[in-house]
Amino acid sequence: MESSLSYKDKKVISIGVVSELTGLSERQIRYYEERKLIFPERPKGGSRKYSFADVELLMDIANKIEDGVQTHEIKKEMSRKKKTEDEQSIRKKMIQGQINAQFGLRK
Amino acid sequence: MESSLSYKDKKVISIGVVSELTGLSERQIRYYEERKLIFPERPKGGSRKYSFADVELLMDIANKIEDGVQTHEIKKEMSRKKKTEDEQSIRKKMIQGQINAQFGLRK
DNA sequence: ATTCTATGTCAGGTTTTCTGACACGCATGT
DNA sequence: ACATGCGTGTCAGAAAACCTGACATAGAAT
Repeated sequence: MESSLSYKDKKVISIGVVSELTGLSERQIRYYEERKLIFPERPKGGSRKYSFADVELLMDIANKIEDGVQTHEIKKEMSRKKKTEDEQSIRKKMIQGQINAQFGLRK
Repeated sequence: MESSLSYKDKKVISIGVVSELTGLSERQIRYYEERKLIFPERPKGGSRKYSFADVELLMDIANKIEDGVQTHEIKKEMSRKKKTEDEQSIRKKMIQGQINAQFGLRK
C-alpha cells in the first residue's frame, strides 16, 4: 500500500523560486505562514521548502486576498474544506474496512 | 495547444535537495554536468535548478556508474535513446499534419 | 608508464535565506 | 476621533547554501 507522495507534494522548492512562480513577495509568503495558511518544511539550517501543491495553494490565497478576503477568513474556509476532505477520507477507509472484513486480509 | 510542462519537468530544485534525493554528492552532480549528462537551468545568480525528471535521470546515471559504466558510455546510450524518441515525436507530428490536411485547420 | 576517470576536499567569494524591527496606509471596532 | 489590527515594504546583520577553481588520489584505460 505505497502512499508514494507524488511530485506535487514533495517539499523541495525554496522561497525564491516560489516567489517567482507565484508572483508573491517573499515577505508575503512568510506572512501567510505566520498566519498559519501554509506550512513549509524546515530542514536543518532553517530554510523553507515548499511543494507544488503549496505553490497552488499560495496562488489561491493570493486571489482571495486580492478579493479583499482577510487571512483569518481564508483560514476558516480552509479548515472547513479540510474537514470535509478528512471526513471523506475516513468514509473511504471505512468502506475499505468493510471490504477487508468481507474478503479477508492478505498479509 | 498548451504545451504546459508538468511539475515533473519544471526546474525548481536546488543542488542541495537533489543531493539528498539522489544520495549523490554535490561534487558528483556537478561532475556529471561537466560530462554533459545533465543540464540544470542557471538563473541569474548562477545557482543550478533541477527538475524531478533530472533527479530520476541522475538516479539512472548513479546506477550505471555503480555498474562500472563510464560517463561517456552513458552519454552515448542517452543520445541513442534521445534520437529514437525524437524520431517518434516527428512521426507523431507528421501524422498530425495528415489529419490537419484532411480536416482543415481551425483558426 | 602515462593518461584519464571519478571523487574528495578546501579556500575565497557571491547569493540566498533567515529573523527581527520599524514604518505606513488602510480598514475595523469602540 | 482614536486605537488596533492587517498586509506589506524595507533594512540590517547573521547564517546557510552555492559557486568556481585548484590540488590530491586511487583505480581503470590505453
